[in-house]
Amino acid sequence: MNIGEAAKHSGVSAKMIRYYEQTGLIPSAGRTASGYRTYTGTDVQMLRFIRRARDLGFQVEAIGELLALWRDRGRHSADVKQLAEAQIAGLRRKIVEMQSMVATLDHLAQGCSGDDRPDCPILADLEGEASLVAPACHSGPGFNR
Amino acid sequence: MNIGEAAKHSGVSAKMIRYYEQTGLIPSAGRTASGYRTYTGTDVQMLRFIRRARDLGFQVEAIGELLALWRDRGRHSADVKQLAEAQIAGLRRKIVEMQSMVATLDHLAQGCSGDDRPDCPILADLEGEASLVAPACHSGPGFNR
DNA sequence: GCTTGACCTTCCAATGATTGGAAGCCCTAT
DNA sequence: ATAGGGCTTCCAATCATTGGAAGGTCAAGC
Repeated sequence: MNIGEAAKHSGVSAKMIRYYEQTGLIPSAGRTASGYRTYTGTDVQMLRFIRRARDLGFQVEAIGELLALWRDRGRHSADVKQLAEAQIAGLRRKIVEMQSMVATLDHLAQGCSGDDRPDCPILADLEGEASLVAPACHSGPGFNR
Repeated sequence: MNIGEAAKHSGVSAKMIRYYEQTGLIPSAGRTASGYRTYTGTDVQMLRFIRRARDLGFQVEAIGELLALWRDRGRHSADVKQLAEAQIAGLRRKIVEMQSMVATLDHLAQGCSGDDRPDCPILADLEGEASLVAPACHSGPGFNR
């Protein structure tokens, strides 16, 4: 099987297969006499493994560790679980961060009339208004500009 | 005020300030006779605007649009609101995606004994097991070791 | 006045994962 | 034999950011 077919069956683009080989994530593929890369069913299984891990948000470095454990028959499932839980923790951290962004933006957007008037709490906040919950405006800082 | 001070007051690194100038996000700063960039209070305010937008996850391109609206006294708040809501929608999409990853991983990790045995549903799933919800296992995995 | 250290300048490179393209070779079918 | 598609390598771009090298400048102390 050549690289195009391997790509089709694994869901990993030919470009990425070459890249993974180049960076050492996967071993060098076999070659035909004319230099074409060849792949076996096992290779495709490995590529699918990579794709699934990638779909779960694992970085390539972590995928390398997962692949090593996958190949290691004497592995401890604790090591796999630890990688998975680190991944979960990382994702949860990002989710919380984004949720906070959404909360702020949503609050600001709801305060925005969204019509043809220029006044907008979103811009006011970005500009550096002291609080998110616009306090009853103290006669203004005086300088407009 | 030179670039280091502007960086300190705005929370945007000097490197990034130069980068933003180079890419046209911000106008070219003034220069002293010897070539040092100089910044005014207004410049710092703009940099803080950028930093806040960045903290809300806006991409630089969107920040450029926000800056343009900020500067446009005749803007329609609807345009600002639209940018904010596109950002909210994008964030929500990513959050949902990540939550789905967490759900899958969490389910798999909970099924993993996490001890010194090699059997691991996480690897089994990555390998391409048919289902995520391990079906009542045919006579059980049986082998301990 | 001169040295020192902290700051500034530009330019180049790397990150991480992926995509795009160009130039050229190979395979297969007509 | 020729056309087309697929393969090869290499180089470049993405996005936002950081790092470093080489060299000029400023302010302070001696």
